[in-house]
Amino acid sequence: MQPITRSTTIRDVARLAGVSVATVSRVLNGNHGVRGPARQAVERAIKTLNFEPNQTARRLSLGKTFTLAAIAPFFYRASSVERLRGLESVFSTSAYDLVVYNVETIETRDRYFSELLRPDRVDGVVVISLSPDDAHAEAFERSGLPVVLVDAVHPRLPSVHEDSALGGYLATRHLIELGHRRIAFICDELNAPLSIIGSNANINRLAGYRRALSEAGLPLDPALFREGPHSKRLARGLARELLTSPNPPTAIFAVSDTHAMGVLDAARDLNLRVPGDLSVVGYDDVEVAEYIGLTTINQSLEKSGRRGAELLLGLLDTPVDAPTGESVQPGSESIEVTLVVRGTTGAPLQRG
Amino acid sequence: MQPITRSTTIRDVARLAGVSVATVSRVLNGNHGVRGPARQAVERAIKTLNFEPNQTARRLSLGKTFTLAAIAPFFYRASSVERLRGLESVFSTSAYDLVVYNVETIETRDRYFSELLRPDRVDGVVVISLSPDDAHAEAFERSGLPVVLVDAVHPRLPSVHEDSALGGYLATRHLIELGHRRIAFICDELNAPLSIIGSNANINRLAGYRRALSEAGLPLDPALFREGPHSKRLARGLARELLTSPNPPTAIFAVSDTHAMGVLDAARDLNLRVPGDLSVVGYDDVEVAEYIGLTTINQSLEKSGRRGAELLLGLLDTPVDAPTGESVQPGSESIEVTLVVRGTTGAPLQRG
DNA sequence: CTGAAAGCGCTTACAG
DNA sequence: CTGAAAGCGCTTACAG
Repeated sequence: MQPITRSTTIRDVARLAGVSVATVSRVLNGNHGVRGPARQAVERAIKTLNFEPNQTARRLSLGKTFTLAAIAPFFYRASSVERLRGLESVFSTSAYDLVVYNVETIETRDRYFSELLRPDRVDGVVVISLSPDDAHAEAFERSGLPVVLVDAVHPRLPSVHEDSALGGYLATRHLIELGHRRIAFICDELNAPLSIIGSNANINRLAGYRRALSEAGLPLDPALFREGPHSKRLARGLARELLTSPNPPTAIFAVSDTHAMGVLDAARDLNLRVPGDLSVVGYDDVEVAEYIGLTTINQSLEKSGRRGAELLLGLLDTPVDAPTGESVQPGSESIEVTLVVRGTTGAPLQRG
Repeated sequence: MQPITRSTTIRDVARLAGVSVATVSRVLNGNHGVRGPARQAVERAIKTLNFEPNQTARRLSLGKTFTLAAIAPFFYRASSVERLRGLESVFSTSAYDLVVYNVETIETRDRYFSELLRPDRVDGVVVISLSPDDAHAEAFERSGLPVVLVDAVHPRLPSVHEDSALGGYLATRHLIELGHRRIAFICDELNAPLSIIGSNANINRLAGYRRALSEAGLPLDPALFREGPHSKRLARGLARELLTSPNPPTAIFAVSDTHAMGVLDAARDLNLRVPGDLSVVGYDDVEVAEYIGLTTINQSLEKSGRRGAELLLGLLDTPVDAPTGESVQPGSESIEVTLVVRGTTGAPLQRG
């Protein structure tokens, strides 16, 4: 039986260099007060032993975890993954590890929220596309754990979010300008328990939709409104309802590209040509959107992740009890939204 | 200035329960040797203090990290993300945290490989769609760090992989059965430095392609072979070359859905109808594939992630120096591949 | 500038 | 069954 090879520790280095572990620790941590000779001896010893300090031990004595969490509905929101990419690109250049927590239900969301609040779990978290309620937000605040929201907002928490009302407005106005008069709106469930998971983007996009309508003097027809889970399959059903109703819309604005793909499925089912018989606008500009030629609202997914990560890193550098006494609360940031016109929108063939 | 609230420790619990910290630790760790009264006192104290042991301290004294790594080219391989989903679903039910390392270049791959080898970084790693060379494999073995490969193989390492030769064969035979005679093959770069990142799946799929061809008595035409990076845009260029050549193929088998989407783009550019003028088969059955109706080879992406995770968990439970003296090397596992026929393949309109 | 020592919060032989 | 103590591998006041 081979003895398990014990990894080399700071003591080994100290012994070889003929100094105390304190000195080794100092050069390790870039402490400038270590004299030339000692420093060189240590550096040489580190090199010959190929020494790397034990992270866990550092964590314990420093009281930091050197890990950051990303918590998001990664697998049922295509957009989360693209935002994660942004996060990763900035964290990978930092000293922090990134651990991911995938949320599928309210229960997992709540479990992760409270787990992460424990003081020794992570040094910071970015929450993606999940809106903390007031209790959560307060708990985050009290814990002192740096948190930034991406694609969600809360008055007490820093965030990176798009101007969803503007997005909703741009999408709807585009359709109006093309000549559409009956424009349906499909979004996530506004009041179902699961909606807690979503951000409040839906409501804002709806607001934008209404504003565009009212600016154009168009009525708001409740028959043209549908809500349902973030699922292509279910959106397809909703669209089918809309399109087979007595007075169907000539255009549908969907609150996500996923919903929009369901709408396109429904159109195909019913042999409707897009955009001839039906125009559709999505939201997010997920990677696939370009491929399938979907007109949509772009909100710089990857960039929002990047900015969220940068904000968090900023928070980590500014201790709450800063010397000035004022903890610099980093403002929330807004991400630009733009309309991307592709092939799924056009003038209606038969005027309503 | 508020004092930072120190979190409650095992000492607080011990004090409140009127026992030693050793006893608290024992009940925490499910040690059965703790008597009724003591145990109850401790449990009550834990509850009233809402105590949760400090992970970092546990790690240090146990010499485990309780974290597992997933290392993969997440962002340039759509399939990685789906495999990650499988991983996540099993790890989230375990005691381990999952940290992700995204690889974009050979340099980052090598850096992560050697970082993770450090004894105190993680307890295990699953490597997705990256083929370790012999030096890496040996280093992994020597380190004693449990590693499992997903979508890659190495004789010295356990893995979960599909039978790529079979996949290549099935795809090609399908096209032959439809009546195609000139079938092109597009794959990742076989010899470029970056190909080290890819798995050897390409070569096997090529072998399957050749076998199907030779079985049918069809010649292997080098003019119908193209290789290029895992990129839709670049695959589009390769397909264009093929399709504008003097004697173009009537079908293209692409080694990934990403490549296949590039082929579809090229067909669109050239006003070729699919499948009338050109049939195309992809590989992977990524989520989008269903949406765009791509005929492809399914290889249970999520399941392969799940199995990889399960294998790793198994390795963690069987210590290398097992009492029996024989370390049970878990075999590698093969994932089923199936042909999924959708809308991009059909009989060629004009017989070659 | 540098060392001896205490401490971070756990776990676990070792005694009793 | 339970406690006192040592130990995991670092960091950092505190002396000198």
